[in-house]
Amino acid sequence: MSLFLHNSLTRRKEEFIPLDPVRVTMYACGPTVYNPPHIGNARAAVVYDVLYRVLRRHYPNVVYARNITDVDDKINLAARQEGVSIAVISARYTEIYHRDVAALGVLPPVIEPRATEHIPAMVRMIERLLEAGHAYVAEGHVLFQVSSYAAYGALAGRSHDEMIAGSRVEIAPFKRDPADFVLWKPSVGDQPGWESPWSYGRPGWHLECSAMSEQHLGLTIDIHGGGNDLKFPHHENEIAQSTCAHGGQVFCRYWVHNGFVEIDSEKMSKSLGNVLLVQNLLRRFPGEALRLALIKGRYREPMNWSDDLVNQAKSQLDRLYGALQRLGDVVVPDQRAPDEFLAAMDDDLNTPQALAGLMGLATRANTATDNVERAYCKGALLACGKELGLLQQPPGEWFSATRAGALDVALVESLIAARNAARDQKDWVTADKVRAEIATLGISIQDGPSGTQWRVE
RNA sequence: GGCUGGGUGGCAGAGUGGUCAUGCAGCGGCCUGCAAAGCCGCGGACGCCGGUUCGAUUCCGACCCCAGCCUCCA
Repeated sequence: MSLFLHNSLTRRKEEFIPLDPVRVTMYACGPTVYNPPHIGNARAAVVYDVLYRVLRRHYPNVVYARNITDVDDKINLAARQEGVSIAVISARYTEIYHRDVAALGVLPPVIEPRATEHIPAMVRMIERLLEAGHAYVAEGHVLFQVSSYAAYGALAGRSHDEMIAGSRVEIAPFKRDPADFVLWKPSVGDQPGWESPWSYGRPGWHLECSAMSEQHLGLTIDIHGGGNDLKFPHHENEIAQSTCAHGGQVFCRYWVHNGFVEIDSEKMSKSLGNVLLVQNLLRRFPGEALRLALIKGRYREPMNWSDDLVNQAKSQLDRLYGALQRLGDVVVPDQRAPDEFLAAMDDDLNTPQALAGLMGLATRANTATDNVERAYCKGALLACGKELGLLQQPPGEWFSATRAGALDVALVESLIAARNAARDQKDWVTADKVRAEIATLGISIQDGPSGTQWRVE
């Protein structure tokens, strides 16, 4: 079974054939660490996490790099406002990012390069671009000369003139062409900076990713991912820089872009005041429900975020974990997910279709009577869940997890015991009274052949 | 204005030239002391207008609408 991915560069779905099947390389644009991640940042992290999991199924060695941008003017601003160094700001928000994204079941990448640790590599790359005539120095800046790279605009699908026509870029006087972009810029005052042949300064944003991916993944990488908004100018500029610094060698073979999370059909942004931080959502919903909500649709489409969406995801997980709970008594060895499920995942990460298969397995499990069938269903559910980054906790933990945190499990269980004692006496009045009391704790219960199960509502 | 990508039932969201997506919600039944969960079943959809076709939600064209990018941005 082959993997197919939609390549933004060709705007077509293509079979994925890695350059080197024993070392598959993927780079995804990570966070700029100046504030806590919002659900849109989380979507990107989850999407490339799912892709990483799929790749690992196909290939033994997947080198997945997700960077931390820790030198940036927004970080500088935050540092100045608090009167601390940029290292303090970036360390704080890197930690929060790791924590939030882990709560959504995102695996750590193989490599997590930080921009500040790659300044020499960036300087060397700029030197190569200057030598090759693709860049020029002006007033302490180094700029990439867009006119020196004929294929510029291929990813964005626009010509040089079209870019200038619609441009709202402030045209700096030292630019030879309005489309030229900064590789290095001088730092003044308390701005962080590094010595370079051109000025005491700092790298341009686009350059960071080019240099880090080159250093860790090589000249040509298989897959580069990022949010749809990064297509232009960020990724377009990366292509220009890397290709020109590599003497024309292809920079990236498959470009993957995820759609945006929207609120009320509008982009999330600070100016609209509708930014949903992951840490705030985690206070109200389980991380796993957030993850499922993020992969209920296809990764390329924009998604409209709402409480209802997450609640639907949570109900769906209740159903899946309910099925697993009923299979608690069967033991299964590790097994493969069903072919149908894998085929959907391999079809450009068709998670909705894969999820349909997963739900079908739950129904099959709930109707299964013999233990061979039940064991198959359990193994298949867990295998599918693993590929999606779901269903990896014991069902009991899922059902007893509380958003607020504190839950007196002993109290719940003593009440259930009291109710069952009353039921044994056929004292329905007392039994119902106890059940009402349990309900006030936010707990619902289900009587079954194997006893009484309970869950947090 | 230019460039991407979309418009599917109450909601979310796949897919297909003619037969079931799937989940959530709703309705009916089974089960249950009663519930809940589970099971069985039901209803309802393909933006608008043309065209191709025996037949189009699916292919083609026009139109309308939505989102993103063109500026920092996942």
